[in-house]
Amino acid sequence: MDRARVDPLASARGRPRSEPAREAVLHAADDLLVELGYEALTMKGIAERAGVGRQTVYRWWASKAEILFEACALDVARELALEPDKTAGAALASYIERLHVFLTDSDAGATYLALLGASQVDRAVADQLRSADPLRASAHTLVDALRSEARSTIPADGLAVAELVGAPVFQALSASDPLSRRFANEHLLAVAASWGISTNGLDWL
Amino acid sequence: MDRARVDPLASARGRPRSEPAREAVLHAADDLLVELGYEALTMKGIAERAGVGRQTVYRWWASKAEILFEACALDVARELALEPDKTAGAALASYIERLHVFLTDSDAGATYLALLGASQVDRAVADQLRSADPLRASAHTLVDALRSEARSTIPADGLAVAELVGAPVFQALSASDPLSRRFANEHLLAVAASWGISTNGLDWL
Amino acid sequence: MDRARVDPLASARGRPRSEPAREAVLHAADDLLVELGYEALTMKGIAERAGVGRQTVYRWWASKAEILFEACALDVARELALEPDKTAGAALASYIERLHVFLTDSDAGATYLALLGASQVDRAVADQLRSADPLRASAHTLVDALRSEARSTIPADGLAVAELVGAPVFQALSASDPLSRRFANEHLLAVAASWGISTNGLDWL
Amino acid sequence: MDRARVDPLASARGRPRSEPAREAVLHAADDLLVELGYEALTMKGIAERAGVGRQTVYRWWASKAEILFEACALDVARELALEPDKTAGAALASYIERLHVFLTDSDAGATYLALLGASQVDRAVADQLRSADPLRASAHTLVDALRSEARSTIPADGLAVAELVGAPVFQALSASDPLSRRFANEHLLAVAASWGISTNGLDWL
DNA sequence: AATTAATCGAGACGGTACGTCGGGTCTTTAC
DNA sequence: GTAAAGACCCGACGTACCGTCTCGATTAATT
Repeated sequence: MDRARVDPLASARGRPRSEPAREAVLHAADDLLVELGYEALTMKGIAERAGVGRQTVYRWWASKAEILFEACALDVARELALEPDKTAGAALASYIERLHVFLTDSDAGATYLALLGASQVDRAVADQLRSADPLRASAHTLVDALRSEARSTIPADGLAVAELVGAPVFQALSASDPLSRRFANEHLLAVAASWGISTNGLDWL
Repeated sequence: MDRARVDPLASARGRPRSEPAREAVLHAADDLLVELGYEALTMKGIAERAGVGRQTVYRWWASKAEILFEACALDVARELALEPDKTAGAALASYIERLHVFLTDSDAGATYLALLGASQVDRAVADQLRSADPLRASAHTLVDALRSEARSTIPADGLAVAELVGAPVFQALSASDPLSRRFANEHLLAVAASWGISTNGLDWL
Repeated sequence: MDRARVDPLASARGRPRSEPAREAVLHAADDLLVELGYEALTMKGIAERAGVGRQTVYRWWASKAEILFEACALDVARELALEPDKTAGAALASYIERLHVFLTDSDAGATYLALLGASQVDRAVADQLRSADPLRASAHTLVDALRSEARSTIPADGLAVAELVGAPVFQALSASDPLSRRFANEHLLAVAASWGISTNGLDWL
Repeated sequence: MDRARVDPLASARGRPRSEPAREAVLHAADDLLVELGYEALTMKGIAERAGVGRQTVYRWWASKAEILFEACALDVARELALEPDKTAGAALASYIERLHVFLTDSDAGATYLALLGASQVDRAVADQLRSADPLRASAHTLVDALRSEARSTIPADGLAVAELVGAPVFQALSASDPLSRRFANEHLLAVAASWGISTNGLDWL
């Protein structure tokens, strides 16, 4: 049997990619986003903060958006992952609760909102986000799970996801006062009612 | 009776502001946004396209966002203005219909989405948009009008506005396929049901 | 006889030129030259310092050089004027003494040097200065007077003027240390010797 | 013997300076000075003519004067270098002859006069020129050589240099008609006579 | 062990937009 | 018709970042 070249990635010649450099870039991007905001974030600044050559950054990422995407995607998925073994009502309540925290307090959430903003302004970011939007993915997973429950009247996927996250996200994007706990709570009731899901016995209300 | 000098501001000294220059800038900004997108839009490019000195642009607007805001605010308000003398259901249906057109086909809508995006990325834009968001204003006006109808169960202002426009806007911002007519239609039904508003006899359904 | 319009300049129509404005401009130019130097001197700055409209400045002077020229020409002529009733040696000594003061301590001298410099860099200044150079004029006057003395062997006009003022002016223009009294003194002796003029009995030596 | 690492500065890191870019800038500056004159010469124009980024120009030179200085300093020194193996009279005659050519026909001379002018108008240029004036240096070298000859009565350095070059330079700076051959000739005779140097047997007279 | 090849840091390269400043002109009202 | 005021168009200023391109120096895997 031919055992050579089993893994095309396994045996690259030359110096291997530096993992410390990769992490330094991701952390530098995160830190600078918080400190300066997306607009003032620059490839040059990231490289300098990371103590890394500029070419090293360009070698692995095409834009600051790609760096941020890689830096936050895993966190987004984790913070909004489906929690198993819950009733429909409890799962929905938990998701909206965590979505609220994500949008108001999480670094990953702030980064996501920045990328969503940048995607309106830069086509490359838009393409990237549309092809793998971690927030839409999490909502989609939840909606699919809920739909398997009996008696629920959940609309078609696109609308369901938009109703679930559209209101809080729009509020986070453009409201003059930040998202309130009361907002999240009432949103939960409205969605649950609209989708025919019972919220009886939930303590967070 | 000597009533001269009634208005001390009336006779400003020096050459008055050039209205043609102002309009040329607004139109140039609009055109270039469509042609190039927000990212590639520059103050320099606007000035050149408008046939205007750069200083003249900076004299009256601090950023490209301010220009776009002035260029689209009136159009937004007009396209989403409250239509008088309608039933609650008809007013709601008309608004969502026009919101759909606004988000998919209108220049003003494209500009608004770009500004909403830029506001996530640039604090100055955020401040400006939060202090006078024309889309929120239009939705607020509609919700107030609907609330005066009997029997409606509309939630508090913030949430009502977010539910009304949040889903379509989120869809426009991030969906991989553009807003569909079906989406708008189902969104109307969901909102109307949730708010206890009858849509009987509406022909657009 | 018709005595009207005898003087074509007498009765210009409209508002007459403002003498206060003219003087304010000349003084502002002088002051700013001292404060900022020639390079940083601007028409705009002169107008603002003088409390005068910019158009008023441009109406009467074509450039900052013209303003400075008008501001200093009279002073130059006065400071270097021929002093009557002196022997050749005394006249020459007095001239070189005053030239030395002019180049090192006089405002008019500083302005003249600035204009001489600007004339190398700006053709308009060069034309103006060549057509009415107050320093050359003063030297010319002195040389003419000396030439009428007996026994002097003064070279042709051009060279005589250049020998008389060229060395001190070059020193003022480019020496690393400023003009010294000793320099002036030795220059006097050299010129007097070369021109066959006696400096016996002069107390300034 | 291990003599490795003799020069710790030898291996500078990063991309080395581009010699072609340096030369392109110097030539562009020279060409544009002749074409446009000093006033109209701009850093931007030099960069564009040289086909070089503006930052590259600013990285190595602080002003157009610095560029011109570097561009002409070598030429000035070469054109006015001391010629060996001559009698005092021949050396002096040769120098004044070449000074005359320098001031009337040489590109380097035109550049020097422009810099001398700019130095009256811009302190930075003045500092630079005073710290390394190539014309003064050449005159100084000549005077030192002449002084070693017997029987010459040359005044102190400062005055000698100023007498030697002051008159022609002043003439070049401010005369309405350009320097004439006759002027140079008479200037030579006057200086030689004043300094006790014989010009017998020189054919250029 | 020597060679090869891709990485690393550093930093200069040609570009382009930034926001400001001064140039010189034009258009107001006031005198 | 001049004056002050100030907006107009223009273009250079010096800076910042873009993305690319050398450099010398590392760091493996392959000879």
